Amino acid sequence: MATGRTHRPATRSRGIPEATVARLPLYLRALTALSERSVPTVSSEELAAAAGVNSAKLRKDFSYLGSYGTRGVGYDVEYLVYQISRELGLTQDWPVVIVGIGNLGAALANYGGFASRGFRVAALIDADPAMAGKPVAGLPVRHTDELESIITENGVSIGVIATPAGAAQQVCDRLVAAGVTSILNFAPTVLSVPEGVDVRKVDLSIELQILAFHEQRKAGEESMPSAGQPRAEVRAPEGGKGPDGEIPAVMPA
Amino acid sequence: MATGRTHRPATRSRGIPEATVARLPLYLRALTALSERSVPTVSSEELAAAAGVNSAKLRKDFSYLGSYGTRGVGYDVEYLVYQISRELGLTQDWPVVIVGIGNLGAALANYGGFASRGFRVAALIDADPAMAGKPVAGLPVRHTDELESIITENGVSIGVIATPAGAAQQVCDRLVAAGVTSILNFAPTVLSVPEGVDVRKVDLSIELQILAFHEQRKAGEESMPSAGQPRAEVRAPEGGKGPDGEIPAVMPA
DNA sequence: ATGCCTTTGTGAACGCGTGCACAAAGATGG
DNA sequence: CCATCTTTGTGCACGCGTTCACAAAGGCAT
Repeated sequence: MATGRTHRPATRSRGIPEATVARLPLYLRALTALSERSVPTVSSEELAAAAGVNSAKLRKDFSYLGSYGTRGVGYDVEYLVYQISRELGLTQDWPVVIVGIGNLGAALANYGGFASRGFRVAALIDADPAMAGKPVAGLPVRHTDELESIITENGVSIGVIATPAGAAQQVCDRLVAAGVTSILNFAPTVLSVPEGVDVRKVDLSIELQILAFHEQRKAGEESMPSAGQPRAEVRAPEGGKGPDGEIPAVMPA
Repeated sequence: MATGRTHRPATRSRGIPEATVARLPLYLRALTALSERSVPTVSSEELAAAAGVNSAKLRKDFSYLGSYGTRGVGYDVEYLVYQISRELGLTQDWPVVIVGIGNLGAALANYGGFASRGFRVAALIDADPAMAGKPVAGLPVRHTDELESIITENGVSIGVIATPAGAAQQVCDRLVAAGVTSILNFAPTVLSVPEGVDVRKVDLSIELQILAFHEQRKAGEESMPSAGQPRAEVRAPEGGKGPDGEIPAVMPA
């Protein structure tokens, strides 16, 4: 096995579907906004609208957490904020390290969303010796040599990888070996990790390509009457990349 | 309707499942790497390993595009790169605007992944007059006033929002009104858009919270024999946010 | 040319997620 | 205390996505 291991055997966590878990932060954000406006209760319909989901889905999601609503009234905002926070594990502090303090890493370090709820940037780590000691977002950048000691001393279990793609797997391996069991990967690479380690990836170019696909579809559909394969003319790939700029298109049949 | 509209009626595009579309960029990346190493052909097994997916899934994904493989041999790397690129619409140039040139916006502008395949940063836009004209990633930052004209003059259909959450919906509305039909949202907000506009979001804090959930589960499970609700002690929420730091936990039954 | 071996392409089964629609539950007013 | 009205919680059905397993297809050696 070279790169990936995408089977998810035990992802389903104690009866809470993964899809629900992914929406809880959304609900929490909407609820926090309501809480700040001192709204006491909210119906599933209202909250669902605020979170951009179906109200039935929201109710079913909440049903996995327990019966926290009051029929005829709705949900107590403060109470629900607390319950979801607890379920997500945000009632405790999660020290996080960011590895790779380039443009993106620095932006992440400065991002307020980190410190806000339960997450604390324990250290910024970069391989460039010239970066060492320089303050970024109020923290001195540490050198990669210190990675293991930082992890163990701070009890870090969540690592953020913002390195170039080439360094990501190596950094990942070191993080895991040092005790990190959750990784948020911003590098455009598939990371290979042992069982028990969670990896989530954020990939700009993948998102853009998905958008481009739909964009192309929209553009192609509106100008075409009913043809099967409408695409006007397609440039053969010839850009910088390949050494031989020849056209590989050999449409078989 | 305040915020969201997440129903997806016509997402399924011309027979290609959305899940497949989301994986095509992954395959493309793996194939490009093979292409650079001048590997002529690749089997579904090898490619699947490189992309971190199941080989059966990969074959089924490719089957939606057509019969591009050769039984007993595998897939022609160059040919497949071309086919996937074409399907994703990467054979044409997509001008993109980035709105909100803060830390994150600047990082995105500097990100190489943009220019690489089919995407070209047409303009960087920020609301701060002090930013106007300042070069970021080799491009002068333009003021928000010019947003509409930039969109129309460059034929921009994809917009990236990297503004603070408070400005995101407003920026989104202006982008859409000016003709943008695909949006990549980095702001932590649910965007409301009219039908026909695609929105994809990248949300750091949501990803972290999902990781925290699983992390909490791992930690709770390994130290507990078989108890039902093991969580040791849970701090009541009392942090900075709310004006009244009172405990909303009133466990009902 | 023939048989073997490898690998694709896909039919079928299964499981997860979603949404409908409704009964149960509680609040509220008379 | 009872009727009514609102809103939750959920049983059920449906569709999408994943995976298995295998037949068909093609290359290759003899």
